[in-house]
Amino acid sequence: MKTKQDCKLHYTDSIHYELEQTSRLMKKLTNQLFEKLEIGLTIDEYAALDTVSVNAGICQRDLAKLILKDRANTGRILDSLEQKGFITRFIDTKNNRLVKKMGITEKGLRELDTINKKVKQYLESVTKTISDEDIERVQETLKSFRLELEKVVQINI
Amino acid sequence: MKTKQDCKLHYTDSIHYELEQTSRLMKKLTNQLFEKLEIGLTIDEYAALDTVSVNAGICQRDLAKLILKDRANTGRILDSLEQKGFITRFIDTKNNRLVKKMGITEKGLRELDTINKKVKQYLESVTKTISDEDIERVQETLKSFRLELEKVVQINI
DNA sequence: ATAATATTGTTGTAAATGCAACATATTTTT
DNA sequence: AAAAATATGTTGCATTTACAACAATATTAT
Repeated sequence: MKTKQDCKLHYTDSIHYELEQTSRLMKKLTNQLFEKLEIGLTIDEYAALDTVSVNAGICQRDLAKLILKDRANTGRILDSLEQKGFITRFIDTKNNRLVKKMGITEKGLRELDTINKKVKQYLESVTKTISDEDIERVQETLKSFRLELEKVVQINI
Repeated sequence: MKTKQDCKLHYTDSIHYELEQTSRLMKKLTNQLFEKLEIGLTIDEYAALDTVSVNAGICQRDLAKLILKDRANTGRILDSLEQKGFITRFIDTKNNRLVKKMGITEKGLRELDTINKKVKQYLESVTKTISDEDIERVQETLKSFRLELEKVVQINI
């Protein structure tokens, strides 16, 4: 078993690994939730739709940067959302360049609202044993952590 | 843009999404680090090796539960680690059942030590702007968060 | 005792993901 | 003006991943 001294020497005791593990569980939970609630979107589609809803007129590459997926996959996610009628895409220009911008549709807004309501209470039940202050503090620290990461990680999107 | 009221209504403002995003960045960083430092293991292999090193004689399924991967992939990761000579596997029994147990080799220990040292300072530079207390608090809260998740998420390993 | 169930590991497969290459168009450099 | 570099989106491919099916064995139920 582990002794206290070598505790911090192990990767598996680092905050990095703890993050990875927690997020892995989190993704599993939302996956199961989406299946159980018979939501016709993947979690990635849901996150993308939510992001589009608060960033009307965003272009694909900028969206990719927000959702941290590469351009290829972002395009595929948007294909699916468009095909389901939740977003519309249109050609426009950004800095004199042709880009594909997008916006959420009425149908998409309704769907998003429905999912948000369905999912919210379930997800909140997970954090109900943790105080609001703790939640917020973690969210704060994670955000600064993320900002730090963004400085270091090379992102080619 | 967002107003303060609907802030908490969006999935992308939830701690769940924040976790997902931070972890995604984190994984990208470690990937880039492993490539840059020319480490001949994947991050998953590294995490598995580290886990084996503190759980000598563990069987595959139990390891799978610890690293949160399914049995199939756990087996494949171990194949690779064994082929590289970092672990040894041997048949044993657990509750009267034949299982494949494993342990880390001398070579594996040396490799793990090397990687730990190489990686540690790089990863610490990411959290250097965040106070130790914050880091620990986040790690604490993440752990209780994870325990809560483990109660809810159905894991079939 | 026999059948049903459970545990453990492996194999196969379909989906997701990331990365590189490409196509197109625009900007910058020479 | 021509060439090189950049921005944007798409296509193809190789890797990763999860899930289901299988094989072998042991336990439990009937």
